[in-house]
Amino acid sequence: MPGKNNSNIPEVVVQRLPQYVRALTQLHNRNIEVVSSKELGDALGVTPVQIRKDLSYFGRFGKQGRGYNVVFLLQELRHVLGLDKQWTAAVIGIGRLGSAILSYPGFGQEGFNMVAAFDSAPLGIGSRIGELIVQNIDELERTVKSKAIDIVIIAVPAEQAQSVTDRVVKCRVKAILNYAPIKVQVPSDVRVREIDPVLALQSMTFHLKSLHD
Amino acid sequence: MPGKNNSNIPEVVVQRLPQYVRALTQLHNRNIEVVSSKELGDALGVTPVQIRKDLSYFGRFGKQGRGYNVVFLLQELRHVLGLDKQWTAAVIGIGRLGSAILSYPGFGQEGFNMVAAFDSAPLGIGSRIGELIVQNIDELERTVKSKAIDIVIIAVPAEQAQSVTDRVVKCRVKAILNYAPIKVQVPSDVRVREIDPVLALQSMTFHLKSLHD
DNA sequence: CTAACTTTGCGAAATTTTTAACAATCGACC
DNA sequence: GGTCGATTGTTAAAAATTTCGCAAAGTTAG
Repeated sequence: MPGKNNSNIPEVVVQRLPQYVRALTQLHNRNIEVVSSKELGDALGVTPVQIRKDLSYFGRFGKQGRGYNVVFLLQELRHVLGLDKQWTAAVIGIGRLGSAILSYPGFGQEGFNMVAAFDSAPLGIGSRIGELIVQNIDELERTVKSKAIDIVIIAVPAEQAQSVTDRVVKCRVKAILNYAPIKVQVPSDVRVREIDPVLALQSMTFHLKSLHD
Repeated sequence: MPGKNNSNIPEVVVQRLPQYVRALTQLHNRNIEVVSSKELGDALGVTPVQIRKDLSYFGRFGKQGRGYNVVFLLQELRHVLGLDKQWTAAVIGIGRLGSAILSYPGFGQEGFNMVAAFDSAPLGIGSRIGELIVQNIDELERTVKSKAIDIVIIAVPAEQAQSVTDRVVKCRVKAILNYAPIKVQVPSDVRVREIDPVLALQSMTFHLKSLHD
């Protein structure tokens, strides 16, 4: 059953794979050629079994008594995740947050290329951020098509997030990264990931509370 | 068993509570006084049973045939999560990201007060961001104590994240929000939440891939 | 070449999390 | 005050996820 074609892969597993890729990349940069599930697990704070089980959904990549060839496993996982392709992304909402996102080099380094920026405020439209000109949101539909945008990053205020999302969904975009502090509704074939530091903090205070006085 | 004192609450449940708080706050702002688990679930994209089950870990807050009083439930959940307290936070790493974090008004609005900022580069130290003066990282230990810092937000480059974390942990800080693209190791009594947009994107491309030719 | 040791991959067991089912209770209306 | 529809809270079942246990296979050392 190695190299299973597509789905009924648990979503939790898919969400752990990028971490494995990152850890393997670091090992590769340190010229480490072979790694065991034990070592990889230690680096990531997960159990070795977890890693072996996760990998087994996609194939057999290791050697008994030895471990995994770092370069090979990296290649395989990057392929599984589609990280061997280039992806196009657009940012909507070019305020402080949106500008920071556009300027962050980390996306491009990983193959996520920012190819368009949109805003609704006439003030910002036309201004340049890096190599992009901020476009009027009215041009969204046309540009998604012409630039074949795969992913949309939403950085508008909470009040506008749902309506912007609806427009994005209508353009047949299937992946949204949402920085707005609101849970947007989308059809089930559209993936959304939330970036929400306030929620993250709020789930920690539950534990801090009992600690504190 | 209503009003269970403390732990053996599943962590998944704790992480959903802040979302409920947010949705309830929105309902409150719209002057809605009562909400059913069905309605709340629809707003959040979770099932009504999920909500009722989650709430049942902490007490009995609803009325059969009617639903939940929004203000009351909000109050209770905010208390459960410790959101009725003020919390102090410090940011380490005042580059583009760190500055954006310090300037973001969303934290203060929710009771997370930024009370210190640290950097290691002599260039930035002493400069003012909002009402804070950027301090030398050497003053970390002293300041955590003197300002009773509850939460540390890490916004340094990946290479420095682990060593900064180690220092933070030594100061007995029990909650870390990590923006660095690396999984930091901490003792089990320290909570870490990762903010990692690249990982989020990378777990979506898995699904996009099979879609995309 | 053999023995001792290491580590994978996988089926099965254990645990955790979600979902279903339903009695109990509330509110409204007649 | 009795009936009807709505909705909670909880126990039980189902589903999902993690962990265990171990045979098979590779490595190292003598």
